[in-house]
Amino acid sequence: MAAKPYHHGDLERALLDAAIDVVRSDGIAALSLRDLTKAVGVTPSAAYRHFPSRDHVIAAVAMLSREDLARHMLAARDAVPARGSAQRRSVARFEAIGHAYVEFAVAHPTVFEAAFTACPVQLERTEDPRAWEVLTAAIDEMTLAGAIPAARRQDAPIIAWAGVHGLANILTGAAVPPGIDVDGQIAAVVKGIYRSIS
Amino acid sequence: MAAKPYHHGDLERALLDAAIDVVRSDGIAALSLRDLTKAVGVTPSAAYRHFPSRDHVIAAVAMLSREDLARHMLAARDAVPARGSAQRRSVARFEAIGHAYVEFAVAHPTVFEAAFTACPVQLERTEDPRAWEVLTAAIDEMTLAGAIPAARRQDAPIIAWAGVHGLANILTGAAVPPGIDVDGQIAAVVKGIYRSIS
DNA sequence: GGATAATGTGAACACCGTACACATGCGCGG
DNA sequence: CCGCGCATGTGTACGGTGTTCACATTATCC
Repeated sequence: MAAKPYHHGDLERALLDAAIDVVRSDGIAALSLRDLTKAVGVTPSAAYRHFPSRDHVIAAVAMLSREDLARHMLAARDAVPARGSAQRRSVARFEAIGHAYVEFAVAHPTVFEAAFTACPVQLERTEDPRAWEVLTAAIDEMTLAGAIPAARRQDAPIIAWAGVHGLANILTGAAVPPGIDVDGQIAAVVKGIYRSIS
Repeated sequence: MAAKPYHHGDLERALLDAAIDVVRSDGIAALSLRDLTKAVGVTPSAAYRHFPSRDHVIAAVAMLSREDLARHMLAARDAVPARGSAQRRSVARFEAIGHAYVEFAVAHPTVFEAAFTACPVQLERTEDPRAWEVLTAAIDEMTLAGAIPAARRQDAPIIAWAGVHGLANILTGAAVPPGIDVDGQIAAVVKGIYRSIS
């Protein structure tokens, strides 16, 4: 069993896994370096061999969360059946992405919060999927398929991004309006987005 | 000068003022009870005579920040000139509200963040203006003036709210897309919102 | 195999939120 | 006018936090 080797093997990965668990169950605010290192079975100071500060591990789990969200969007997009005209299909794929974005936030509010937490530390970007690019790609697809006029193409990304991001924040936040029907709101906003860019 | 009276007079108000200053300059995360009480010239424990916990202070400044935002929206709405048809005027007032929402967030990002911070403590609502109601009132105004069809009235609030709230979050957050022209983005989103509900 | 870099330990510091017993002074009933 | 009660502020303490630094241990490479 090797009992307890002095060196952990892959402490960085283990700390990030533990951090993701904490975020999933208790939110990003509950993330404590001492808890993380204790969960992994290591001394608090050991974390500093892999992360310069707590903010850096927060930034790391934020990036992982964003990638998680982007993967959900891609999966939803690729799950729409390849039926109908290219135009209708491009719209269906776009709307699937929008639904996935908000549904991910509703299903995993703490992860979504962590994904867009404002952290003082900035990490260099990775090669992994990013929500923004998934969205713009879907809009390009619609433009090519003739589902939206070329004149709207420029403003479409920010309009779509703002709509789904705003709804996600509203539905996961404390300032949720008196409306209750979550799925209805999502459908209304996604439809509204398409109407405003088409 | 009365030197230092044992009793402060209005500690609660003084603490909240100090808290708002901290939020304005360093964000809600930097808010510390010890700093607040030190700034006011009082012992840390004194704060607990007025707030059950730090979270309650945060909830209070969050509410104040939301009221601040709502006041900006009202001011912008009431500043639009009373010219043109009632229909055009209702649209102008609506768009002014949208612009004010996002511009407030861009101008005071830390206050905006504080306004919608997810805090575990919930405060009972006050009589003060709330952004949601300002927005729905503007939409009702447009409906009555015939600026938007009655069929769209039901979904209009969530669509508008999601759009401006999302854009505000995007422009103030770390995950800002490569686009730079802030005013252009605001105009595009506000116009897009009106297009999608009209 | 021995130097050297990488990694984990232990103790310490400063700070934080919070609790509790105590000091102080305002305001109201006599 | 007095004095008592209650609201308010003080002092001290506890447990928890991020972070640092000297030191111990192990992996790696010449």
